[in-house]
Amino acid sequence: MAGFFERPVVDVARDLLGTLLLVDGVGGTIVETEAYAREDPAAHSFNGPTARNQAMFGPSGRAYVYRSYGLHWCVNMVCLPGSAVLIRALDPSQGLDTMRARRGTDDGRLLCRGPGRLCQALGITGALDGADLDAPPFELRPGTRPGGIVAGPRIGITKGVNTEWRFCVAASGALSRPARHTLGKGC
DNA sequence: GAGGCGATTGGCT
DNA sequence: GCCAATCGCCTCG
Repeated sequence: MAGFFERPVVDVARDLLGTLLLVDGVGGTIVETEAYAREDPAAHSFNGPTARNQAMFGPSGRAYVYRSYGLHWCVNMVCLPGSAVLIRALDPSQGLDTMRARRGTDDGRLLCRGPGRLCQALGITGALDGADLDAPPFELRPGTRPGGIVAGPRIGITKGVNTEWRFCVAASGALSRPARHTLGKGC
């Protein structure tokens, strides 16, 4: 995976779809991502380095984990300095029993649907902020790029709402929210 | 040192 | 569909 993250964050976000993401052998295939760039009012890095976002300015290929709304964890993959890809949903495939136990539900569709849910299912917390994605407990296994990739506006933000930097596999039943806009030819 | 707010989720109407 | 939960971080005084 060397060099994979040292590219424009939008390209990385799209190319991560179809990649298998595991933490201690538990996880699934990435089906939804969002890109956050350095000069991006919606990004945590917009106002420069702070205590929370320092991982975004560190080496590429690391995790940036932050707490959302005081109760949920969300995981990003750091690209070039100040840019990162938010992982919003997985199609769960490995360690289903572990994920069901952590999530406290038997509903397989809700295990990894949404950034907070997938972190709970995979056991991702602030302890993994800054961790190398190419070393245990993380494992990234590139797959073939799935068909039917769709781009649309990012979710849950108040700035940068017109930038269509959310990417998802339209046909997936594991999306946090339905896909809306279609991407042009070549994707 | 205090106040406001957020890249969300789950439960209730 | 609406709204509360919940707290670390950031900004301002």
